[in-house]
Amino acid sequence: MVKKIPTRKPAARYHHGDLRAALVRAGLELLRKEGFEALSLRAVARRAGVSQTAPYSHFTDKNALLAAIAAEGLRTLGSRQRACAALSDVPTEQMLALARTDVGMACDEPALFQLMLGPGAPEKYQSPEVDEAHREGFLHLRSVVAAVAGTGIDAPETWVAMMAAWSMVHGMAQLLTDGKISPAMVGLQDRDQLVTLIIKAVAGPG
Amino acid sequence: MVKKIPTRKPAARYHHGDLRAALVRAGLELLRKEGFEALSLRAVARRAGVSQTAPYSHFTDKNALLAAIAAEGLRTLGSRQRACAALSDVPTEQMLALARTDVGMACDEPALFQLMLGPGAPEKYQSPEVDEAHREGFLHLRSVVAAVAGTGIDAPETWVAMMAAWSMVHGMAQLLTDGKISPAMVGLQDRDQLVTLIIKAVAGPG
DNA sequence: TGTACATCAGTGAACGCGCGTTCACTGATGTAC
DNA sequence: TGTACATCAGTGAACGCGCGTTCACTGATGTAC
Repeated sequence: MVKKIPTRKPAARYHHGDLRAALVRAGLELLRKEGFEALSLRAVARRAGVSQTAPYSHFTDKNALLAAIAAEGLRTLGSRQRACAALSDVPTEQMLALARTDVGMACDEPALFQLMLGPGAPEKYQSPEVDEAHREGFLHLRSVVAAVAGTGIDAPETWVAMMAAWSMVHGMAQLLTDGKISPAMVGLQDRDQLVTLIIKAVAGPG
Repeated sequence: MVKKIPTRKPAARYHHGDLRAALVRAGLELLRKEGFEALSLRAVARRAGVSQTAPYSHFTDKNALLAAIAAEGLRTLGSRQRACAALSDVPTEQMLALARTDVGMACDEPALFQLMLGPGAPEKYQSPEVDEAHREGFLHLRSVVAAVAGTGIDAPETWVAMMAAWSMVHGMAQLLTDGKISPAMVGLQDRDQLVTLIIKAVAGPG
């Protein structure tokens, strides 16, 4: 009787419907709640409410699952970054917004950041999805940096400035996450204020 | 007969002599040769040529051993940093040397850097040794930054500049290690050249 | 519209592995007499 | 100088654990007739 209704309330079905997406979601939750080291294939399956071998129907192995999770995170980050461009017409403002967004997400989701961009991330957890997401972020940053520096998109100065900006943001994210630097050290309340202050201190004259 | 000679050629003795130091050394080697994830208590003992429970005579648990390894690495880094001050009387030169040293060591020993300063390092692997080494590095960087900026040692500007410098260096180290940025991207051969170029690009005017 | 069947998503038991840690022990060393 | 003994660094077997992965399977689904 109830079974006749085809798409309502799946409840506990044998076939999940979209287990792949559910596993990725479970992985993201696990990172958020338990941290990077808790991200095992079995734990993800458990959290998705599915047997520990079910992921093998959707991913060839553990690394493929982690790559999919990383890719999802990178896509989220990318869309937030793109939203920064819409906030202002002034390149330096866009740059600041970009930095705040990156640092903010790194601080709010340190384990996800570790998976996406942490040490060793590039070799493991590789996939076309991940590569594409990385490439997009890279190009976006480069275009904003070029606009700020007023240099050609492919000029050496742009590359150097991009590396500088990227290093800066990456470093701030890491140090803030680990509590090695904090807004309180200079009497500020807010993370965004500190990011803004640091960037302005560096880019102030230029 | 040979046993009468008390201090020569220990060879395979029951008592090691200085197992604690040997374990720390083995850990550093393991990091260098096998990477961060290979750094288990058992692997360290194996490499030191000793039973897997022998470390418990010198360390209360695995984390204590890792903390000792991290502390040793931090001490090495610290002494290299201090050597930078002797290279030049010009603060900006000292600052550059400091950056090159940090980035250089991070690139040459990425796994050790991950242990010392990587994500989550502060909470785990804690010890008075580690704290002391951290504090020294912190103070040293601050004094160099203050000299460069020409500000008081405890002025807010100095703090902000220090955070900026630290973030920059930390970020460069990470991105270079992971190959996300490289000297080749701007046609350079050498890591030190890139570090110098990036820092000068940022600090050029100031 | 009803039925047979191929497909393949998900199951559950089992594998071997390396790990951190415990335990009772052994044997080299240094010290007290 | 020689001997008895306490100390404690290092041993080796064993524990329980969670892991990634394999395997033969089961059962829901959609399609061909």
